[in-house]
Amino acid sequence: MKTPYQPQDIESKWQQYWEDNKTFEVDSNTDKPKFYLLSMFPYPSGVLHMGHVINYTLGDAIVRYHKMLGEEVLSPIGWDSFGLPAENAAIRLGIPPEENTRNNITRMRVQMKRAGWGYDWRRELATSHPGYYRWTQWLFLQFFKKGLAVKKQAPVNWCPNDQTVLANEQVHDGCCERCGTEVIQKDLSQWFFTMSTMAQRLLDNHEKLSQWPDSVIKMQQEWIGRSEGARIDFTVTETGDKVPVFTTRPDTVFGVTFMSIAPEHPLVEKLVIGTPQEEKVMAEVKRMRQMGTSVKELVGMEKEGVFTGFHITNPVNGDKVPLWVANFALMSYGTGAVMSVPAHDQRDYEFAKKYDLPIKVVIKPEDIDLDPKTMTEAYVSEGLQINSGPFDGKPNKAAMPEIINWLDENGFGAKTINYSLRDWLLSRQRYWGVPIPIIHCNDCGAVPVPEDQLPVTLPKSVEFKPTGESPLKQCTDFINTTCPSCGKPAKRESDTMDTFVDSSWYMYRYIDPRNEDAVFDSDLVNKWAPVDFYIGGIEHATMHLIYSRFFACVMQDMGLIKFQEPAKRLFCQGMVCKTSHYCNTCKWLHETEVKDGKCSKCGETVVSEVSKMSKTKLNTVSPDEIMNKFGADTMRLYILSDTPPDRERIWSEDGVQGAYRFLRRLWDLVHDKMPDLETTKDGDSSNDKNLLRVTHNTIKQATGDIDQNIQFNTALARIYELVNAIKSANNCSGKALREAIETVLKVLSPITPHICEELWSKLGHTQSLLDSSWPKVREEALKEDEITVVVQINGKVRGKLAVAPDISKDDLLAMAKADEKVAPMLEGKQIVKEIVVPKRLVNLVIK
RNA sequence: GCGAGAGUGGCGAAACUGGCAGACGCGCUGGACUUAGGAUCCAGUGGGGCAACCUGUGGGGGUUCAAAUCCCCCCUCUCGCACCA
Repeated sequence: MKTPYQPQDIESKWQQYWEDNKTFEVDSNTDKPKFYLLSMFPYPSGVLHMGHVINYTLGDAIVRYHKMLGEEVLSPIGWDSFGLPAENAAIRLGIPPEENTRNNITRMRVQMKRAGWGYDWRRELATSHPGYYRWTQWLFLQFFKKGLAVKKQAPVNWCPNDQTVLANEQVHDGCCERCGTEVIQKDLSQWFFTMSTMAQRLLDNHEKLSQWPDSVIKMQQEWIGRSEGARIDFTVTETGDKVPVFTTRPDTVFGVTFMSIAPEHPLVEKLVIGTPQEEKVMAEVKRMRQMGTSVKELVGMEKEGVFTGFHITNPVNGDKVPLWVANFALMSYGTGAVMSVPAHDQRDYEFAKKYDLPIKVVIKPEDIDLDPKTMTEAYVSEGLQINSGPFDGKPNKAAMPEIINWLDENGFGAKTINYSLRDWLLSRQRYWGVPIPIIHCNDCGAVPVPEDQLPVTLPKSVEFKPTGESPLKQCTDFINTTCPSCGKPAKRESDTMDTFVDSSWYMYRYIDPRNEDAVFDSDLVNKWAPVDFYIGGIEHATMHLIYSRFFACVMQDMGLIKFQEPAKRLFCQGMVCKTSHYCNTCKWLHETEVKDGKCSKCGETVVSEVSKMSKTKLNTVSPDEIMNKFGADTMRLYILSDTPPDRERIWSEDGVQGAYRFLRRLWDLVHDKMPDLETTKDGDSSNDKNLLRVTHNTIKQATGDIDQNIQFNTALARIYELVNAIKSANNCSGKALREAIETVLKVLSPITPHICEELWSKLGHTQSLLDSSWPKVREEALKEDEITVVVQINGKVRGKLAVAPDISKDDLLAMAKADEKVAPMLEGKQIVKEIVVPKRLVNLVIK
């Protein structure tokens, strides 16, 4: 009996069915081929947004497709639940982070189930759960034992608002990526993972990542920033202090006319203190260090510096050149000191011009001479060495390796490869994170907490006030302890870990989530990992996706895992955007507050633009609202239709409507056709053939689009074609009609599982669609009796021929020439060339 | 500045290895039906033209029988990085 399409009823019914039948629960010990799909886990903010919807719907569709291929599919979900928002909520609202997080997870779990995303919920994990962070601490201790976790004094990025240190990756445009406050520099003793030692390996391993997007690989390469060159050891003329520099242009070493060092360089204070120029230099240094590092400031920033009063001896020629503190020298790159060659480096050139420093040419173009007095910019192209001692007359490019060898032989320096990748600063002066399992003892130093005492549990009663120190520092019960080594009173480390540590290994814990004896069972992890298909946002390209690669390398070295890349295939989904409206007086407006391009509150003209959905821009759409109105299937269908999932998508209310109407039409269509399926009489054979050809073409195209291209928009286009074909199919056999309809339900089911399951069961099936198999293409069904071949004259289409697919070239040509539209155009002309592309076209070139 | 990607109807977009540009959908136009619905069905829909036909994939050149697709130059937009020595 036909009932109207009631998505909510159907959806809760099938969600219950999947739960009751443990459909998404995975047997780790299965013999079936395995497939591990992972969508990046969410931060439990308390409410799903459309970014989650695209991420998890895409993942779920691929999971369901692979289940239908007969694979054992692991699809877990969890919570990246440590982090600042929960702590900020505690400060603002007084809700303890743990409670807040728990409530948020509960709410979001309900939403996720409602969306029909199939997960093995038995494997759910939260990084803030002691059962999880115990092993984060354990891993930290392994890193510590291997010397990969070290504490060192370093200038760090400090957010004055969040009162915490930020990793370089968390600073955007000189501002905190979370709150937007301008970041300042501060010297602190901090824990680091020595990730920079892994730079080359991370770079080399990119070749294993052929199924990652090129853009991500490129970004990582740039981030790791390998450059080849030389270290050259200069000395302070007056004191003999060594000043090593890194340069990619050792061929210009004879042209050094001054040296620039970063304001933070330790040598500055060491040299200048107690000299007459101390006051002036230190004042300048202080000013330079306070200057922002934001893009805007840097671009327009004038090169500035101050002379230290000291000189530097160039080892290669004994030249004595002035030592300057310069704002363009970066402490964080190379050695913090730059050999400055104004003739051949534009920055050095500008600096030299400004402070009237000498310019010495050591590379000249072949045909002309360069005069420092008339040069208007640095000469950075290739040329011949001059004023370069033993290398005069040689082309600079060829001389480069010789110069490096010569530096090495004479003890002046050595070949060096420099990386921009820095060590990973993981200390955070905040409460809501994993406590670093270290005890500081006056006698024994930094002592690791013994493994049998893990986890070091976060205390619950703490005072949440941003003081610049971890709230844990105020918590004496937590802080005061005894040294595990000597037994004397000692203090616990009060900093917690960057949450990126938590997310660097979660993909393995899902495989063995409740193991209390080990971080995980290595055999199981080696069986299921690496992740076959990893889905997440491009914003993680240089953070999470480098950190977790680093972890995998270390864990492989430790023997925990046998591979060194966490994911075989990576897919980055696009952002969900929507038009936002801005009024100069009333600021951001809801769509409903805009009438005819004017603000309905003040009447002013509104500026509208498409931008990423965000709370501040008031252009978000709530998944709950969509599910209430139309159901989860409509939301899922809409989010995967129209736009390829890796591209930015612009939200359209009409598009959602369209998706809903399609499902309703499908519902009606299947019900209407049901009586016809029972007829045993033969239909018209050519009608059957046509319907089945469309059916199998849909299977062929849609399978490729889902499996390889991850293009649900085009897969859906083929499904729509098939639905249209079913709609207009008359006088077909019940068998053919059934095959066509069941194909629609199968191929559509990964996208809109609930309605498909319901219709599938109404067609008499007692098992879930997920227990049926993905349809296979019957090649003979694709064969066409007649195809259209285009006839062109001089490349323009002039006629069309309906022919048998296996027609001979000669016959085809003859038919083309005889075509009623073509023939008259050939009269009196000479055919110069005849091109026949079988099954496609005939092109006649005439004069 | 460096690196990457993109530019196709009113809109989201298709187009295999160079072979009928605009699949599929939204919107729109006209019609049908009606239990008047956020419905359904039929027809049309790149632009110009009554038409035959002409024209059309950011702009300009080129290769080719044939170019959205390949090559060169230019423009615009998006993203990432950025005083990297």
